[in-house]
Amino acid sequence: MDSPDVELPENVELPESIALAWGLRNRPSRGPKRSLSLTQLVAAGIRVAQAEGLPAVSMSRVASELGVATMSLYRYVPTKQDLLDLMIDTAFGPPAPPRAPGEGWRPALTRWAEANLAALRREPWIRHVPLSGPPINPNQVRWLEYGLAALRGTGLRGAERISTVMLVSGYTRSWANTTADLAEAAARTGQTPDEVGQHYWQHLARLTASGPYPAIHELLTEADDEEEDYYDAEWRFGLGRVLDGVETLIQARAAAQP
Amino acid sequence: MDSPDVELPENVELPESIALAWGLRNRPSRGPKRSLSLTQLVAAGIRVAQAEGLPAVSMSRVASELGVATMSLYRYVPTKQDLLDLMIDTAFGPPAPPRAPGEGWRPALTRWAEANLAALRREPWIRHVPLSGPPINPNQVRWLEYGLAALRGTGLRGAERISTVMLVSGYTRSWANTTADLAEAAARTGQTPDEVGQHYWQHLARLTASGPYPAIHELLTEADDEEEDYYDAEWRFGLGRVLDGVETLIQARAAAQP
DNA sequence: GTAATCTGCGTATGACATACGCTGTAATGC
DNA sequence: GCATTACAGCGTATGTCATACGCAGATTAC
Repeated sequence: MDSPDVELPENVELPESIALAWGLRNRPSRGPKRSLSLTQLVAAGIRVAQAEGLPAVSMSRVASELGVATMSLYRYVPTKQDLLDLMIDTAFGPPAPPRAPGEGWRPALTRWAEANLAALRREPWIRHVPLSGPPINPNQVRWLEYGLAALRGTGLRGAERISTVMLVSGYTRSWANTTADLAEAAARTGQTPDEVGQHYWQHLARLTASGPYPAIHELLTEADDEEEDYYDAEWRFGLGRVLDGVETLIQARAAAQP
Repeated sequence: MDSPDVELPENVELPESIALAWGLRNRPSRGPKRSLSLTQLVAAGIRVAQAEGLPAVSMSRVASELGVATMSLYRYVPTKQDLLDLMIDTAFGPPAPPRAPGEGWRPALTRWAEANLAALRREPWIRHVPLSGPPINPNQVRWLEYGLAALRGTGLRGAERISTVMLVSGYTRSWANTTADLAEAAARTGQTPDEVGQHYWQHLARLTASGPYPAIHELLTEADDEEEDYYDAEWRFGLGRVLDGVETLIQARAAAQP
């Protein structure tokens, strides 16, 4: 195994939030036994988020879900943001199966992206949580591992591989957010997502009617083909652009060394 | 001009937030004269955000900046979110000059993305504001126009053009957010951004030391070339992947019709 | 057995967005 | 010109929220 060759700081001090997420925080050895576990807190937070959306996830609401007093939660997590981070990591769950032997990098990375999208769609509240930084919690790291594994042997350098994974991940998140916002606006106004989209175009048409917006006007006059799977097509378009761009580089690398 | 051919609903009811942003809300004709303008409110909000970050932008803080009472602000904007939306649109400013005659789509879109990135870097507080939906406010629409204009004549369909613009925009925003978070973490902990990044890798190495993470281990063992412009290279890598992917499609389109 | 540490929780604090209503100002209609 | 209408500014108030603090009791270590 390579890791002994890594300049591995066994004594690296982990920030409390990370130690908490990985179960590395010191367990208390004195005092009364805890009535709850961190897992229960996280599960309760997720239940509230799923049922009532992220704005409902207050410390008091989660405590109520568990039948304890609000301030008890602070015995388990230092801040609410820590709880949210744990909720996200748990809600994401473990990643889809990694790239199989004989499976190309592109199908593997596509599967990875689609599983990522599925998780985000399953838990639309995730998009409202402020991001805490690069992937570091247990499931995040597992997802990162499998994303990187899809790119092994492609000739991409390490920095390029992680940039690629972050690029795909960023696109997936962006797309999931946009469609979730659309669905939420529809639910809030009693419309369908298509109707919400149509209203956007109508507003845009009205606002740009009298100004110098030739490219937008051209866009608005083009046939709006109402294909059934417009959203699926758009998802595939964007992912395809990203993966085509990666493929271009991989092929250029392969051609540069015969 | 094409717009008369658009099924243009002149009587489309604009939501109040949009009407406000475009100066289309009815002006009051009775009552005392206003002591402030909406522009002044927005400018005050931006000043506070720039000086103290987004968490400081409360209605009372902005009112204090203007020397008025908190509740006065609600005579000008219905909600705080409306003020934040206006602040973003104003802070973004007008877009960079559009694609010039003879300028290719790729250099034009690259310039567009880089101007977009510059705006986001100039105003790092923007990333913390919850997004309100697709581009609809005045400057947003101008940016959209110029992004679309860069892609005219490429053979991409309308839906593909706007998807491309959103793809580039999403990547730019994602990248700007990541680097801004890094810079902020550095400032908060008295480190350099490189030091913050190193700590992340150290944490990752520690946490994955004893688990099945071969792809991450491989990544950690690769030469970490400390090139001066690592961040610039990473930005260019990601944008290049996206634009290569777009270029692949444009060339395939051109080849499909001789 | 004593000291130390922890759990659960009640009380409290400061901050925040915004509802409500009062007084005074300015425009409109008759 | 006056009454009515609508608005501006702002003081007061409300409910919600994250979290600090401290108390009493439970549990462990020495």
